[in-house]
This record gives sequence, structure tokens and C-alpha cells, in this order.
Amino acid sequence: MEMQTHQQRKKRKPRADGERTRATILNEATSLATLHGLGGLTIGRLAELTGMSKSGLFAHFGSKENLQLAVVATAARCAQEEYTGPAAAADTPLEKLWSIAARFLSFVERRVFPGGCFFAAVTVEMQALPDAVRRRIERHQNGYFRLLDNWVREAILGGELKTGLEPEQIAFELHSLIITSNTMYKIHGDPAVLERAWDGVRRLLGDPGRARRRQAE
Amino acid sequence: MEMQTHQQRKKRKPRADGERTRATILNEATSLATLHGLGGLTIGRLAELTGMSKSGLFAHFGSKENLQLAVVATAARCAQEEYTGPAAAADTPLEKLWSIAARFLSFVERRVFPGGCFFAAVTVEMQALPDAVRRRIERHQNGYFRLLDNWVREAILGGELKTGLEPEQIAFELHSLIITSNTMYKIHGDPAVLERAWDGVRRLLGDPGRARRRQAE
DNA sequence: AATTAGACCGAACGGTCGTGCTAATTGTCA
DNA sequence: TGACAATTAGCACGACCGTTCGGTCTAATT
Repeated sequence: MEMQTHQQRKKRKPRADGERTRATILNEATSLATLHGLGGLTIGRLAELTGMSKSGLFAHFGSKENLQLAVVATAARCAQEEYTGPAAAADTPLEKLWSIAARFLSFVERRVFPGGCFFAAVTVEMQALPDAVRRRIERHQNGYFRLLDNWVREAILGGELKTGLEPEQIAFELHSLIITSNTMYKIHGDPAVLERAWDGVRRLLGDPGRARRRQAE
Repeated sequence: MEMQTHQQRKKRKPRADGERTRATILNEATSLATLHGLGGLTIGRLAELTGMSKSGLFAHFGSKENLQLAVVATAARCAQEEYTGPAAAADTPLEKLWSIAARFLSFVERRVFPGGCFFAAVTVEMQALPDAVRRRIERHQNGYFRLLDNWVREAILGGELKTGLEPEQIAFELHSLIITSNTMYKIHGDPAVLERAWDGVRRLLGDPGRARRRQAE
């Protein structure tokens, strides 16, 4: 069977304007979900927010569950572009860890989403979501934690990180610092909590003493 | 003006069965809110869950906002009984810190609420809640953080805690460890994350080496 | 240039939301 | 024991939920 250039055979290419509005819908939807959760993300609100009719917006996804899945995919791609991807491009495992912490805190500080990290916002209501959506979120979270665990393990094996702690312990504490910073910055907006997380990360990864946040990739 | 036995003057004393059902409603409601959030806490679901009619249940509170406020108060009282209260009764500031960490982790492990810590569950959607409810939650959170800060400060001043870190930094990291443990235990139920938090707390407060979790008050 | 399918809207559906109004039941106290 | 209010249910409301349908417009394909 021959390969198609993209994906069709019976299906037409979607129109340019459609893809554009679909993208803006998903951006708006992801932002909204960081404030209200995926359950509180409602089609009516979303339609009003984007200036569309409910039915017109609905046609892009076919069901609320599909919309939620698309939103999760959007957030996952954003996470990839914002921190996991760039961090993975760093030279050494330890530098990857420094990078993901720095990138994530920057991501929070720049308020890419008004409610901060999307996955932190929906993790709390996961048990109440449709199975497919919950599994999709779990898959992303597992990938993220595996990433952290592996980088810490490699950093230790490579002699970059000297500590008596288990790799999972360091990964857990690194995550706890930056995710708590995200939550606290979201609710009382004080940039000091970002420095608190950064200080903690410095102590955790072994402070080189002079490391500044912004230059860690 | 003379003191009344409880609270009336114009208002009659509530009946015994009424107070009983009101209490069970609030317990059920608080549990539900830890899974669905305060926004996803719906009167219909709650009525079905308690076997009452919507209107009968509704009469206890008069409005959804009042119900939410009552739920927050219930959760706050529970937190007081479960960890902040007992911890405050410990002898020294450092023991208070050990105690609140131990009590909180136990509170999570025993699944007092199915969705773990109530305030962690609603913090994420705070921006979307009615003003009065949001302020009530903020008030509780501020009190909790002030408690932590003060105990750390006193422990340092008293020479119990020797470290170069600022008190707020230690409070922040202590909180981040136990609250992240709560979240992760909630979603993939592995008791190992409770040990991760405990290990972190041990390192943070200066491990006496032999401290077991359960005996820390 | 004609065809076709995607994009989008307005109206309407059954269902559930929060919330009143009324009436029956029942615990409590004079 | 009787009076009365707290308790609870029944019913109805307007609003919004996710969803369907019929229709118009327009970009892409031929």
C-alpha cells in the first residue's frame, strides 16, 4: 500500500479559516480550563468568549469529550514547547534538570496560562473526568515523571549529582518545589514564591553558588 | 442584655434530627467537593447521595453560596481537629512542625476525604468561586501559612532548628512536600509518595536519625 | 465554472442547574 | 396534650447545559 502525502483518501483538507479558528478556540479553552478546570469548561462560555455560536463552535469537535481531549493535547504540546522539549535539548542530564526547573518557573511567571500549569489545574479533578480524558492526562503525567526520574538517575550515574538520596526522591522533591510554586503564584501572585522554589532547587541539585535562573538554558 | 443558652432571640432552637441530617449533608458535601471541587459540587448530586429531595436539602442552607461557605467551615474544623490543633498542642515549636507533618500525612493516608485535602482541591479553582467563599478559603490558608512560618521562626530562635535558611523557605518546602504528597497519593494511590514526603521532611527539619512517623505525636 | 464539503449560524430539544412557593409531617416545649 | 415552628417533600420557574438539525455562505477541488 502506497504512502499518502499527508492524510486523506476520501477526506478533504480542512479549510484554512477553520484551522485558524479551531486554534484560537483551543487556546482560549486551555486558558479557561486552567481557571475553571475541565469540568467547568463549558461550551456556552467558550462560545461567548470567542464570539461564536455554540453550534458553530461545537461542530469543530463533535462532543464535549472530544473538546476536552483536544484541550489536553493542546496543553501537552505547549508543555513540550515550553519546558520538556528545550530541557531535553540540554547537554548533560544535570543541565536538563536545571533547564526544566528554570523553564517551568519562567512559564509560570510569564502567565502563559492565566491559571498557571494546566496539568496542575486538572489533576485535582481527574477522578471526575471521562475515562478517555483521564487516561490521556495520566499518560502525559507519567511521561513527565519518567523524564524527571531518568534525568536524575543519569545525572547520578554520570557523577554530575553526588548525593545519598534515591533518584525518585530527588525527582519528587524537584517536582514538589516547582508545582507548589505554581499553585501559590496562581493564588496570591507574589513572585517571591518563584524564588522560594528556585532556592529549593538550588539546594537540591547542589548549588554551584553562582547559578542564575535565566541563564540555565 | 442577658445571654441566651445558645443562639436565638427571634430564632428557635433547631431540632435534633435537623442538625443530624445537616451534619451528614455537610460531611457528604465536603467529601464530594474533594473530588469535584466546590464548583462541581451540585445540589442535585448531593440530594441523591443523601437520599433527600433537592428542596428539602436546599432548605438547610438557603443558597448554594451558603452551602459552600458551610462546607468550607466544615473542612476547616476538620483540619483543626486532624492536624493544626494537635500539632499546636505539642511541647516545642520543632515538635509542632514534626507533628503537623505527621498528622497531615496520616490524614491523607487514612483517606479521611476521598479526594484528600479539601483545601488543596479547591485552591485550584479559587479564582472562579464567589467572592465570599474565596475570601473564606484565603483566610484559612493564610492562617495555616502563618502558623507554619511562626513555628519555624520560633524553632530557629529557640535553637531547635539550626540552618542557614530563612524561616519562610523552610515553611515553603515543608508545605510543598506534604501537599504534593497529597496530590500524588490522590491520583495514583501509591503509599510510597507518603514516604517520599516524610523523607524530605526529615532532611528539612534535621533528621534525628531514628524518628518514626507515627510517634511524632 | 460547476461541484462539493467545510465553516458557521439560529432555533430548538431534553436534561439539570439553582431557587422559590406551598403543603404535609413531626419533634419540642408551654 | 396541644400549639407551633423546624423539617422535609412536591411542584414549577427560568437559566444554562450538551447536542441535533436545517440552512446559508464560501473556500477548495475538478
